[in-house]
Amino acid sequence: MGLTYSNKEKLKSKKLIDQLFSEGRSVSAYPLRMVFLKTIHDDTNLITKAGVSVSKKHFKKAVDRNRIKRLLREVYRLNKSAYFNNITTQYALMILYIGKDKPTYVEVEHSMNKLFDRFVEMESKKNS
RNA sequence: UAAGUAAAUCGCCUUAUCGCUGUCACGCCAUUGGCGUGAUGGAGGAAAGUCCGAACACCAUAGUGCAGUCAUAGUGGUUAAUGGCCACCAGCCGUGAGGCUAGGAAAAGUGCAACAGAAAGUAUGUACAGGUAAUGCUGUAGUGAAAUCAGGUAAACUCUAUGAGGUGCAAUGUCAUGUAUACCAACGUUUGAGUGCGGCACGUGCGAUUGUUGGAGGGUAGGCAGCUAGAGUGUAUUGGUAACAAUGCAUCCAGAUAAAUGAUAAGGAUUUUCUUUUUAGAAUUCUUUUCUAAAAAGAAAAGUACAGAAUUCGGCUUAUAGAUUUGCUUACUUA
Repeated sequence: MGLTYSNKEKLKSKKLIDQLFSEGRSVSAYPLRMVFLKTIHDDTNLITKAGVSVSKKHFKKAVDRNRIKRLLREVYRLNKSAYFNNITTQYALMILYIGKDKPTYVEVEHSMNKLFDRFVEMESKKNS
């Protein structure tokens, strides 16, 4: 798993997203919140399929939403290998930005690391 | 030089590393297709609001008249079209350059009108004068923009003229996994309900039900088309006061779909502030010092707006840090 985030790794299926929100569990580290669900992808090499989302309620301008989503994607791309390379189960993820202010790159990176720490902890506990 | 006014243009840049997405070429795996490598494209002047006008698509629709609803409203031109744009006229505002205009009709009717005034539409009081059989019957004074004489107002109803089907690319077309299955065919199964032949039984045919296969329908997930070469862009010439048009040459310039066009680092540009130096002017009794303006150098921090394509065009409206250019006006200075 490299530093890529190509089309395949994006969560695109409407069905899967609906399922994720209705059945998935969540973990949060303000201003981020992640909904996740164990699934089986068609491609066995793939570990995760991930999407990002920003509330239209808090950010009315499309420019702001785009900016935040790009940051989230970028941080996910650069940091995911550290956490998900050791995992064999397949997941569908959706990362939500629930804050109300525009973040910087460093802030997002910091809180996403925190988020993933909690996620890994939660899952290892459950498995053991 | 300052202030103003009109119009036009630009609206951060470069490099490195790591990524996203379209297209093309090659290679590999290979059924559609997938992967890799390389090359090359990848947000705006408003992409925004969705306010007008079109293209395109589907639905509706015999023709005509009347009524209603909505829109438009000087004249001429321009355009695919418009309620846009251009020119001119008129009115109003401004010293001026210029700006603004919802600029058809008040003798079809209805309504409305501050203050003043007796009275503003159901009119008619006072004083004086005139007049009559009698009466506000007549005149003057007084109020007001306007007094039995009418006027103003149609971003009040109204009238006149002209125009107008509806819904929007989540339109629409097409391929179709899976699931359930109206229907048809073949084969098989069964307590075989029911039923034809027959007086009855046997027998035999049809056959509810159920299973398999095939056909056909339906159209969900999803894919493809629509989907970007167009009333295109740049430039030159010609015609026209102009909007705009014609012709020649050159050119291809985003197509995503939980939605690409980014992130990080370094450097630069620009604006603001401060310091120093120089020059000019002013204040002060002189050196000094202080203030103002300009230029150069340095430093520091802060700022670099508004804002993100979603079928495509032509407009309008609104938002916008900062920068540039041109025409003109007014004031001042110098010659």
